[in-house]
Amino acid sequence: MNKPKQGWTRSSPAFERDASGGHERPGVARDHALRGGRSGHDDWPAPDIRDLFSFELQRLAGLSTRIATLSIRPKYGLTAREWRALAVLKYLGTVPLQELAKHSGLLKSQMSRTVSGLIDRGYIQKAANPEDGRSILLRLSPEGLDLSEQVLDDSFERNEQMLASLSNAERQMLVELMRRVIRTSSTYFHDLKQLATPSELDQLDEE
Amino acid sequence: MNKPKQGWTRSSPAFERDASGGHERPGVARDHALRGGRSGHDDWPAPDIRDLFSFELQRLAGLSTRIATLSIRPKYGLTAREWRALAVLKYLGTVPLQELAKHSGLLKSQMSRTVSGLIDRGYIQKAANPEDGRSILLRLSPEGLDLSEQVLDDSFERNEQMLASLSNAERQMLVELMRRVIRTSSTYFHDLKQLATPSELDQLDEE
DNA sequence: ACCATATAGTTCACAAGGACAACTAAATTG
DNA sequence: CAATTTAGTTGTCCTTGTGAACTATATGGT
Repeated sequence: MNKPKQGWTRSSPAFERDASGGHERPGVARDHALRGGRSGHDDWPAPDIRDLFSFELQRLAGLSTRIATLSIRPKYGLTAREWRALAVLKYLGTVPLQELAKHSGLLKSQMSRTVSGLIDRGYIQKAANPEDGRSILLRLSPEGLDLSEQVLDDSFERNEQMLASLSNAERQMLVELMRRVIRTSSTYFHDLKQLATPSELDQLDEE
Repeated sequence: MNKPKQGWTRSSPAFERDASGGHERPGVARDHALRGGRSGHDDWPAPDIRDLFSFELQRLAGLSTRIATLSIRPKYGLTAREWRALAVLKYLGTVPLQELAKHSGLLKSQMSRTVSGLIDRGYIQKAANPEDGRSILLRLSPEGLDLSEQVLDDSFERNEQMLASLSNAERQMLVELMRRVIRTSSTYFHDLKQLATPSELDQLDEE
């Protein structure tokens, strides 16, 4: 299947490389970025995916994940999720699973598995919640606390590298802007979700 | 396994909810964020994962993915990867697979699969490269072009919602900062990679 | 007290994402 | 022309993401 022989799949003549299939924008400097959202007077060439905030976001997030995996996995034997669970638990202290999940941006089902792996390895301790028999309470073990501190240090170092080209003011600006976008997006997400499935109220709260 | 009965797994007495396992920071306003990287004089409580750029980044990226999936999947029957491939191909015009992969931030193996699905559905056309018998040339079919334009419009709308709380200047600032971080991080990633596996030179170039 | 319903957590199943090695066929190099 | 690269395809494995079923414990209303 899909074996090219001569011409294009689905008719069309043989073709020279990059002779512009008609839809293309060669050397335009794209520094303008993000106008509100394709509003009125376009003297600009049609916006393409590179103008899209979410596209840049995904590329950056992918990079960040690869970097984190590369440094954490071999050194500590933790997946990204696991280390995040540890780090979140570190500041939450002692909480039920559901709350840990929310703060980490995971579904409780994901967190349940993640946590049970960490319990098996002795990084997290688990006890019945005296106030609610359905719930459990989680907290870091001394080993877990230790580990999470080490990994957190490493992570700050990684971030340092990633943000090396920004001034301090710019770093603050960046994170501040991201936090605001998170808040807005979170609301938007819940709205969408509500429309899509009027049932199943939010498991993911993103605070 | 992992059944809590009375006390904590691994000794320790029964425990009241959130009585602070010792490591915790209650109501501190965290607006300071991101100092360089745990530098000198800390009057601040120890930085935790919430101060980490990459943490916020992952939360935001996760949100963005969920939002995109929610809107694109049911409406167009495309996965995130597929639509990204279409959109990137839209501005690249006519290119070999490897190049499409680079610009999309995917491995060629991933792109190969993605593309072949899109060819089967008639959104992408494929032809032999007259200049190189190993390579293939890809471009959008008319249907693909059409589809990519629709999805792109939707995506701008989504972005609009996500960024609603930012001014235009702030949006520009955000994307600009992200681009710079991408560049820096990309370099950093390649360095790390080189150290880890001196072999297998970069498949992923991130431009 | 009793039933219906909601909630916490666990588990299962499946689709998608990511990484990587093996393989084919076509360049390229010496 | 043999040895080595390179483009693309495939197979495999593991992690994520998502939803749904299931158990056991609350909770609210009558």
